[in-house]
Amino acid sequence: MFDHEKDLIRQEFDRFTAEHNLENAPLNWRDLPFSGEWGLAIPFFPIAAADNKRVEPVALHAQNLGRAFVAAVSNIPGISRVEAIKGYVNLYFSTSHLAKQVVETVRSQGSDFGRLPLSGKATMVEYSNPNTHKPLHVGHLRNMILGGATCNLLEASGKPVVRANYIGDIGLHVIKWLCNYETYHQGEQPPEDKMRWMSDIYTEADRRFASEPGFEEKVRAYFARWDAHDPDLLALWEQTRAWSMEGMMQVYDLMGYRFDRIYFESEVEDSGKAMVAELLKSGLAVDGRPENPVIINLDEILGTKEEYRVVVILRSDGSSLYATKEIPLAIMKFEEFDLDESIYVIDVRQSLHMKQIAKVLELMGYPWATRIHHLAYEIVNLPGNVTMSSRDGTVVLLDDLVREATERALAVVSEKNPDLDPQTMQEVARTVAMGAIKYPMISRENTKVVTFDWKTALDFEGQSAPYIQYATVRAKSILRKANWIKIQSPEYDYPLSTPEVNLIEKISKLPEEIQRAAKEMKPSLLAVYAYELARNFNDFYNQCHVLGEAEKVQNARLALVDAARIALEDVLVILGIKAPQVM
RNA sequence: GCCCCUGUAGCUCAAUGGAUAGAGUAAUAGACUUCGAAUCUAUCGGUUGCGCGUUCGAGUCGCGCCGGGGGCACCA
Repeated sequence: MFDHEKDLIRQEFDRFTAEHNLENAPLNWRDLPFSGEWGLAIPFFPIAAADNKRVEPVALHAQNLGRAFVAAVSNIPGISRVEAIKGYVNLYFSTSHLAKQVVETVRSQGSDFGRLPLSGKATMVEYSNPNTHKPLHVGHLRNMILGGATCNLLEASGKPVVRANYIGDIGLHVIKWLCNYETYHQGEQPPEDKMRWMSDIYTEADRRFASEPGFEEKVRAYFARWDAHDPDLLALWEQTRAWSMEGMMQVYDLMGYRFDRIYFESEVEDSGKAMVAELLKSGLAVDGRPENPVIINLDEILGTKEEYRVVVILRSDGSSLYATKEIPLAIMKFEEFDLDESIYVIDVRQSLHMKQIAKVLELMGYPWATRIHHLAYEIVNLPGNVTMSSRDGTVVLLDDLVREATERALAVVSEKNPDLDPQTMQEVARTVAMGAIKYPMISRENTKVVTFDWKTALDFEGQSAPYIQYATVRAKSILRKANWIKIQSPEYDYPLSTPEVNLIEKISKLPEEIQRAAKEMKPSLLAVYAYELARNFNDFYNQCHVLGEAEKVQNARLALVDAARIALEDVLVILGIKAPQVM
């Protein structure tokens, strides 16, 4: 944002270091740590440490060099004051000039503020990855929100993104479902809420499989029919899979996620087996059948020890595994799209497997294998670090969570804002509930376990999405009330208060925050930023009146409110959280 | 045994190697005749698990311990 000012300062700095024979001294930028003060700071410690002529301690030398630098700088446009203190050189912005620049930039760019235009080759992000015929729970939610936000984030940073979803449409869970359906639900048609219906039948099948005598044998018989490509069973599978996909898409619509390319596990099963044959021919894989599976002994091939281990690519009975299908899928991705990078949003427990897959592809000679990246995230646990288990019935279903949160939000909305019409109230409740559910999933670092508890999930106060949404609603409320006033080009040459300065400073940071979060692939950085921005806005709101102030101040603050609103909405869009008009 | 992640306030979490480690929550006391109180203010709360090292400077980097979680041949 302040490249121009930085360039001018850099020129002064280069001149100074040349004079003092310190050409290689590093120039590092920091923010001023003082609230209500806006500008840049340069730590002089590394410069002092690099000075081999120094005879005094580094801290003292840094202070003295800083003082000399301050004395040497000429007037820099945009900088009102320069001082050396405790080894830092602090450069204070002339707020009237730069505040105007920030606010006008934001308002003219609108929803593009902070974004770079798309360029270069695409990145594929595979996320969500649910199974058909099965319920979605909060663990899936973390994947969805993290994956979705990562896509938005990369796009905002200027990278074209292909959103991919790899769906488990075959396997034991599907056979169990089909068996239960034909045995106990023959001919039933799904109601409006397909997801719920499919889930219920699955849960029932799972229960029968575990406890109902004879059911397991029945499922095994279904497996035999499946392997024999029984046309009736295949037809039923196709039909029920379609239902499941419809239900899935309803959920994605509700949650606000979309995909450019959907891969099915069934699509890559045959090519996976063909791939195994090739791997055997090339000598990479070792065939242990009939007693043992087909493996690739990566440690042996690479000469490593207990690092890559052994990857099993085909069962001893010839049936396929995760790895069997993952290999052709990766190839398909790079053949179909000209990808720069292929990102997999998968939980951390699959780290070794991902590492193995990438290594196998590298050994197969695919040059892009090194551009596969596993975006690992930790699982969602219950309080007390208890892992959710469907067997124990402790899994929190997405469906239940959404329903509970929406009800709770509706109760709050109808209390806070009873005059809203029922339909708006419903929409607001849903928007707030969605935000509240998503925020805790994304505000923690990817590598940290999220502890799910109902109290936090249903809490709409404090560090939460509703807090951020509320800030946008307040901003929009002011702008709505001022609707009849046209905002003129703002002038910030009156004495700005601390909250105003802090707010403008925070807004100006959005572009670099987006770049940093994208580079590190950590949407959580933006989630934290969004909260801080909202807090700065609420600070401003509480301490600075807008409407009814002197015309110039009112105009300037209206423009600032508008800029804050834009920045808040921009960052919420990236996080995958909607902002209501009222709440 | 080998590998990965993790340890910060009672609890949940922040903090591009940089100035006095910050929020939320809980507890207590306050602020609605005032652009929306889903908000705000104040108080309370810390040997950043322990030790050694690198560095002008370490919550952050390295090594070693300790505690927690996870992975390591036919689940995904």
